[in-house]
Amino acid sequence: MIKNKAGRPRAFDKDVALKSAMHVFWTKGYEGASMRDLTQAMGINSPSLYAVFGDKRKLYLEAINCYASSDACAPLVAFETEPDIHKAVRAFLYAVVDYSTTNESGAKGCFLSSSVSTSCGEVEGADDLLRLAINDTDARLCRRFELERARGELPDSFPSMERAKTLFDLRQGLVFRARAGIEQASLSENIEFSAKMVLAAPE
Amino acid sequence: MIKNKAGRPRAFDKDVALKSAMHVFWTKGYEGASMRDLTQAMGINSPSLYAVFGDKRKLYLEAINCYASSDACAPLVAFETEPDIHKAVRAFLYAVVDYSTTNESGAKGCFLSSSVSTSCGEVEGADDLLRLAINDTDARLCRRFELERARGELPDSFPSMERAKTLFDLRQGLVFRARAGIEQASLSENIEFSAKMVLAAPE
DNA sequence: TTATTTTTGTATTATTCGTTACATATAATT
DNA sequence: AATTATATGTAACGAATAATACAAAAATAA
Repeated sequence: MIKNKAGRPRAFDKDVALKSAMHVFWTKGYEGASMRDLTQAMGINSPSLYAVFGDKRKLYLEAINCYASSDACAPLVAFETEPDIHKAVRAFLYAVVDYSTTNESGAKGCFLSSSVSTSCGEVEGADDLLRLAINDTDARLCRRFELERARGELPDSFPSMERAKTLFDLRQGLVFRARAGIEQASLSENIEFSAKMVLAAPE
Repeated sequence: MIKNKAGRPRAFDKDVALKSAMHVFWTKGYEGASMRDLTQAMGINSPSLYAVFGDKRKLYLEAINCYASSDACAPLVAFETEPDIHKAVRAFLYAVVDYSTTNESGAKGCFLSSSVSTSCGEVEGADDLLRLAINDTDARLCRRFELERARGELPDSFPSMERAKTLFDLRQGLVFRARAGIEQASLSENIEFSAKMVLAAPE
């Protein structure tokens, strides 16, 4: 049974509701998502929402954290678990294309790119979470490159952090195109080349 | 003197007002920008706005076109005018960093990335303009690569469209980071490597 | 100047926004 | 079963939203 922080039962699952809210924000943006949109998607009434999440802004910040540790995380997990580094880079990019074009909720692109980045100057605290997500992703990508360098799979001169950022930047192009409605097949065309480029030995 | 379409004088310059509106949308997004924000920044009253632009949505669509043919265009112009292709790629990326971090209005990032991409599912017509802008940019980058290939500056096997898209995708990474508040110096660090990578001969 | 047409400014429209009282319903504890 | 504490649902709050009606002002044409 679902419990609240006092150990009492609650009629709805906070995490499930949060995920629903996240998809509304993802699709409509912070300002575009009305409380009515949110409560409707979450299947609760506004007093319950305010009791559990505080207000719209706090709900939004929680949604950002939720996204960063689930959807946005999936490509990273693919990247980290695939043993072969060349395949891992490709897996990362394919996973990005996948979740930015086919989402259960119909949301396209990336929540961070198309919703949070719009609001990050207006919603207090959003910019910090955004930078945190960016730096975390850079760092996780870099860590794997460093590991492969240590294992001898990548040359000693391999600039791990630069390539990590490059890989992340290429990701941004993909999610942006996905948001604009460009179809999955078209997005996937360039991935093989991108992957090769990211791993190319420095001249 | 400024004239309207009937040849009569008008108290404000439509293009100047449109540019002001564009910066408001850029900063606050479509939903986040209130008519009060807009009229205030444009220096006009709402009846004038509605008389000249129709409504908020039409003003927004005009703002997108305005952006596509000015701010977003500047890096392309730099790319097309620099004679040396290696310098041209670098000039493109540096110009992107420049306009996405230092803007007269204080707007960060890219209007298309951080405002239009959010609204493109909600504001009718925005997604078409967004795809148009993407395809146009891809095409213009590609055209230059093709030109250099014909001139012998790039190998015959150079995949112009793929690299054009790659360059554009790298751009997206830069403007996203800029929007998140990452400073110019940090963004510029990776440009030399990115430029080299885009122009590297295919293996 | 006078008459006519267009633009501007004030003020207001109905609607929707985020948020919250308050009363009912539900579940755990005594 | 009675009590207590929490969650829910209805309904409403003031404020802000996009969009207009209407009258004053400005500018051209006669």
